[in-house]
Formats: sequence, C-alpha cells, structure tokens
Amino acid sequence: MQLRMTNQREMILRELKKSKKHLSADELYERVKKIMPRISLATVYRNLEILSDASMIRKLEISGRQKRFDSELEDHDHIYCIQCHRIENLDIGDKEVNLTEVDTRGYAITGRRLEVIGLCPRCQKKNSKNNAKKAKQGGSTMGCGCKKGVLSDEQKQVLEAMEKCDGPCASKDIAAATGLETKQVSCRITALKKKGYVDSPVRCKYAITTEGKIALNV
Amino acid sequence: MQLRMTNQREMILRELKKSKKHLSADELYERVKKIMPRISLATVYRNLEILSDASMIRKLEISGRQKRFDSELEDHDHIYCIQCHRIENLDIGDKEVNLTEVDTRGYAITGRRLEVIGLCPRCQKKNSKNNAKKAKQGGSTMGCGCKKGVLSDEQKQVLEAMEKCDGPCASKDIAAATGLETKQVSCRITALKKKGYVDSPVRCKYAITTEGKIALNV
DNA sequence: TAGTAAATAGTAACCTTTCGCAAGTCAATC
DNA sequence: GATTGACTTGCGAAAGGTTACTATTTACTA
Ligand SMILES: [Mn+2]
Ligand SMILES: [Mn+2]
Ligand SMILES: [Zn+2]
Ligand SMILES: [Zn+2]
Repeated sequence: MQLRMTNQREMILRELKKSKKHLSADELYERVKKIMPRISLATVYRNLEILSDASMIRKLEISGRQKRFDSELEDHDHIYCIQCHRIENLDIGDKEVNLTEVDTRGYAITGRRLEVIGLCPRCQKKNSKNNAKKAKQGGSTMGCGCKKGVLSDEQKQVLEAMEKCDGPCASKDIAAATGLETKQVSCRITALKKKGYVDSPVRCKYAITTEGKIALNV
Repeated sequence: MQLRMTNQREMILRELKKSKKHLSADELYERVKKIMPRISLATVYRNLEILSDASMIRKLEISGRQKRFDSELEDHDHIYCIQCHRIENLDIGDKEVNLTEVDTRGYAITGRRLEVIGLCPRCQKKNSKNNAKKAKQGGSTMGCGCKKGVLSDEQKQVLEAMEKCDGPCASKDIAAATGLETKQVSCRITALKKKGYVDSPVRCKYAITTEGKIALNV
C-alpha cells in the first residue's frame, strides 16, 4: 500500500499548513473548494485520515467535538476555550508532566493527550462587557448555548404578541392575544426563554428581550 | 431555574453510580429501560447534561468519540485503549503533573484533562494471538477495521464465482464467469480484499479466503 | 390545593463522519 | 505501447450520535 501525492491530497496538505490553525474537515473543505471547486468533502475526510495515519499531520480528537487537524508534527499540547472552542498550542516541558512513575494498569502506553481548558482572553473581555450590560438590564438568561435562533411559526406568533404588549405580560394575556391555548403559550415561552428571546422580570410575567426583537426582524 | 428530582432523573443517577463504569448515554439507557421501560433516550441525554452541568456527575468527552459519564466526582484522570476504547481510571499525583508554571497565554484556566493512551492488557493478548494465527496463514489482510462483513449482491456474485474456480484466478476470469465488466470486477475485488474475504497469493491472481467462505455461507 | 414552571415521551431533524459505487489516473508489467 | 491492477476521486446515501420540538404530565410553591 503506497501513497500517491494527488493534486487533492497536496492541496489539502498545503492549505492546512498555510492556515497554521487547527482546522476541522469542513473548514478545510471550504478553503480547498475555493481552489478546486469540484473536490468532495469525503475526499477531504479520507485524506486527512490517510495523512494522519502516515504521520504527515496530526489528528486532534479534543473533548467530544469535531475533530481538528494540525500540521505541526512536533509534540505539543493544546489549550482550548470552553466558550468559543478556539484551540491554541501550548508548550509544556518535561518537568511539568512526567508520567514515568504512574501505574498504568498493564497498558502499553503509546501516548498521552493533555488539554488545558479555560476561557480565552477574548471571551473574558466579551463576558465582562456582557455582564455589565446584563446587570443594567436586570439579568437575562442569554448565552445558554442554543445553536440556532430559528423560530417556529408559533414561537414567532407568541414573540410578536409579546412585542406589541408593553411591559411584562402573563402567558394568559398572550393566549388571549394570539388565540392559542394557555398551555401551548407556556410551552412556547419556555422555548423562547431558552433561546434568550424572552425573559421573566417578574415571576409569571414575561417580556421580549433585545435579542428577541432582533430575531423577529431577521 | 431549579432542579426537580424526578423518578427518571433519580434512576439515571442511581444506575450510573451503581455501574461504577464510564457509561455512554445509550448504555445507560439500556440499563434504565429495564426498570422504566417507557423512558426515552432523549430523557437520558437531557438528564446527563443537566446532572453534569450541576456537577452531580462528570462528563467525559474523550477523543472525538461517544461521550461517557462518570459518577465519581473527585479529580482523577483516565487511561484509554486505542483498540477497544475501554476507559479506566488513573490516579496521578500532583508531582506528576504540575502546570503552575506553564504560560497559559492569558487564558483563565478552569481545568485540565489528561488522557493516557495505550493498548489494554486484553487487547495486547488478543493481538499477539491473532498475529500468530496470521503468520501461519501466510498473512491475510484481515482486521483492517471495516465494521461490516455485509456483502452487496455484486460482491457476493464475484465471491461465488471465485469459490467455484479452483486455485487463484484473474479478474478477467471472474468477469467472464459473472458477465460483469472487468473494471467492476476489479472494484469488487478491491472491496472484498479490504474485508479480508479475498487475497492475492500471486500478483493479479485472486482467491477466496476462509473468512470469505464463511461470509458466503451466512 | 391551584397554578406555574420544569420535565417527559416520542419523534423528527441535525451534524459529522463513513461507506459503496462507478469512474479516473498512474506506474509497473507484458 | 498496451494492459493490468492499485490507488483515488466525486457523488450520493446512510450510519451514528445527539439535540430540538411539541403535547402532555409531574413536581413544586405560594
Ligand atoms: Mn497544535
Ligand atoms: Mn473515572
Ligand atoms: Zn474563547
Ligand atoms: Zn483494549
């Protein structure tokens, strides 16, 4: 089994090296596609696998998320941000980590993986800003990690009713305004709160948030 | 937002603790289902997420594979097997890993994750047995990691033709016997070789392997 | 105890990754 | 130079794991 250096493979390797980042397969795919528009995502995956088997790149299997690939071969560890999932290199000396005396339970050790986890400087800044803002607003529940701001029709209906209403309103009011059942309104509000589009300044009273208004007008 | 201790949640927590293993969501689901047959897998996922957010359990997000959950809250690291993906606890003292002097690039450190990677004793044994067997057989390419031995109709056709033929035969012969095009036969042979059902004792000649015969008669 | 918020079951959708196939490319052999 | 087969690729489909949505039920609390 020998490797052939095809154009695709070469380009994938070159783009990964050029980026100097820890790219995921699809990020790399987007980059390579600009140069080879017909390349397939499967080819990118296949080659990243092959290249890392051949030790020409490194595969980073960090923390249950998307795999990332690293063109740097020298031994090094990584630090990553819990919030923005940025991954950066970390240089650690032999003194810091020394596993020679650890009881490895009969395992034949082939390597180790060390991740330092934290909040990157950018996210720290962002958070302190947001916190200041939130304190003024009275503490919305934003930033829950919901991936999408997509609204269902009924959610939109509820949100629209809430926008028209001035000041916090009860789910009963929304039900009356929309014609939906109270129970259903309650469900929609829960979902919207999770997305950060609605908050509850007073118990049992709800209001649309700034984010909610933005989401409505998209 | 407050937590309620529902029956489902309690059971999930109890079963995880009882197992003393690093279970995945679906493994836990199978266990809980025996006691609460109507529980939903989504409930298990939701609760594992909630419980780990509440620091009542730990989420292990190891190596880009399935998430696993750990009821042990004390700080400890893990060792895992590249082959069977078993995960075991690993006790490491403060002397072994000391990151206090590492340059963390401005990150606010919240934790670290150390995985030692290797081959577990069981897999070591299994491998040495298999290698001995392979050496005797003359080196078939089995054990490539293909997950399935499922044969497509055309693969089966090729394999059957190969079985009837005595001794190694060329892809041309198979093409003639099956009525398929030579190129297609070549493709099927490649796939079958990858599965370990065919090998090539002489260049350009192929024969069905023992595994191949077994697979045909399933 | 009534009323509200949180949780559930069931299912659909989602996202990342892998697979199978038909076709193409290339180097080694004839 | 033609043939052969190993290695690749693009494409489509599917697997596998996880999350989202919604009607309904349950736990809590005022
Ligand atoms: Mn790196
Ligand atoms: Mn553990
Ligand atoms: Zn960050
Ligand atoms: Zn193992």
